[in-house]
Amino acid sequence: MKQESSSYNSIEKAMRVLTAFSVDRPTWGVRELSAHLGFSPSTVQRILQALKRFSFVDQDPKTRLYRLGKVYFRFMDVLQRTHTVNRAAFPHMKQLMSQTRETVHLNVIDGTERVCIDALESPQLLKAVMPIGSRSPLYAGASSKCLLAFSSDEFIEQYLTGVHLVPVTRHTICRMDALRAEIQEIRGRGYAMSLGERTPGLGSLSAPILNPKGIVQAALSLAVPEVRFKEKRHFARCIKALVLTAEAFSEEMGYDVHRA
Amino acid sequence: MKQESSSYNSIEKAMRVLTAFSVDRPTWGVRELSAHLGFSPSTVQRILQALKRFSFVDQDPKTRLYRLGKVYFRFMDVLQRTHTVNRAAFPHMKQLMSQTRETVHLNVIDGTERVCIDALESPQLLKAVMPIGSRSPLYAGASSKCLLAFSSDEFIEQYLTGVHLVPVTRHTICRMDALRAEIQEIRGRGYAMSLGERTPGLGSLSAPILNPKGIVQAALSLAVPEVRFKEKRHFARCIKALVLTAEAFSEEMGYDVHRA
DNA sequence: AACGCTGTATTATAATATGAAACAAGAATC
DNA sequence: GATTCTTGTTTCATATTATAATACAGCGTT
Repeated sequence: MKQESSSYNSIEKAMRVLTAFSVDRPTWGVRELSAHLGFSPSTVQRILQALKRFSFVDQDPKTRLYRLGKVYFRFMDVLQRTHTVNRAAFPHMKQLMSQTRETVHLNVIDGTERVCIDALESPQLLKAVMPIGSRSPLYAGASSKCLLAFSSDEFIEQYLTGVHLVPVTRHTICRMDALRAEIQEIRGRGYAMSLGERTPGLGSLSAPILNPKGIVQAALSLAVPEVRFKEKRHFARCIKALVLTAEAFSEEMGYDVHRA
Repeated sequence: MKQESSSYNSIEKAMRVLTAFSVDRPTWGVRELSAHLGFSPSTVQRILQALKRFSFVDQDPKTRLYRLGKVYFRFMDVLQRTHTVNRAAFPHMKQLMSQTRETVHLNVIDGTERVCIDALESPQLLKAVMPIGSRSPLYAGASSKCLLAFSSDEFIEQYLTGVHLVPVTRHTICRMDALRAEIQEIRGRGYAMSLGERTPGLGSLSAPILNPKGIVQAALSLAVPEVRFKEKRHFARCIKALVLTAEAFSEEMGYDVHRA
């Protein structure tokens, strides 16, 4: 017996309040937020005050408006120091960065999206940037497609039947048969590539980090400006370095490359 | 009429649950956490399930243990892209890093602690590390003392009357008169320094980023290994670069250096 | 000076959170 | 291999707690 999904308990309301703070809308007043979420102003007010007590939100003493607080830095510290993938990733990311001189980033699946959990920026004057926390749907971009392709078959099927392919740029794959074919190709090839599927002019290469069971844990990726992406020799060198690094990393996580 | 402080509403309980996840204790079972917090297992269970629905926590499908979830990456993205200090800080931090070749970090006050909100690591083989999210009490370390010294007089008084000075290392200032004198000295000098007050062998220099009213918004700091900290010429060069960068940064934030 | 807009405090009412106990499933022990 | 601890999870009557209308207080504009 489940409750109607339109009703939330107070904790869920608190979380809906928190997730309302976005890059596009980083500050809220009580009444605006109340209108936005459909909760009464009193409720929103009480929730915000509770959140403030634990510095999940800050309140500007002058404007009385609310914004995200400073606890998240602590959570990030905990995440980065305890998530096994993250801890182990750094030396590999660093090595890959010095070999390719391109921006290296690490991604995981969160729900139906790819999220960047760590990044090292290229030392070059022209470089791609991939902010920690940035997201994309699982069908757009090399990292996304890589994570999807090396997920379990059940996950892929479940995802593909539920997803609605909306183009992000004019190079985004938005035909289902094309996406299925792409997944097969990525699996066979061992890495994914994309050019401008999410950001025009931005090329990307991505290889999976596999756990002992061969299921993807993360995607190690390079973000490369189009000019350099199209240089054949640099492109080949990037792929080679990426694949070798990802394999070494997977082995470190307990995956046996030769048995697969 | 206020409630007894030992009782929490459900949102506060949820936040106490979240903040229980730390670097020392990154995973919890329901009953352990229940015992730790003094809430009943059912309550903790229900809270964790609600938090899980919004990916504030993840649950290991095998061990059934809980850990922090992936929302925090999103919050960090929002924070880093919307906090005005953070946005403006990057080019200055970068410049300071290339001038000194030492680890640069940016800190703010959270409650009675200093928290690191951004860092750029030194390119050298021997370097100090300052993880984003790391904390220290406001009396230990250059960044802490700098933030404290350039706070408002009311804040300083309130802090000093409430604080209990516990030594973090054997170089931590733990006499109240010494701390008061140090604050005055920092104010006169315009920057703070420390050696091994928080971490043995780690020296630090810190200058304030001031808002138009002359109140500290953040502290820009250098973390320097003791060997290099003791090299007079390098030390002098670091101080000069730090102070100039912090002043330029303050000016960019609207502070008038010459009127102060 | 009056209005409209904030965020905040109050309070009776209704919904929801609570914890004891039962359950299910896995690990450790004998 | 059976027993006995654990563990996470579900249930449910009870009482606490969240709720939304309302009132209030402060600010900026008209």
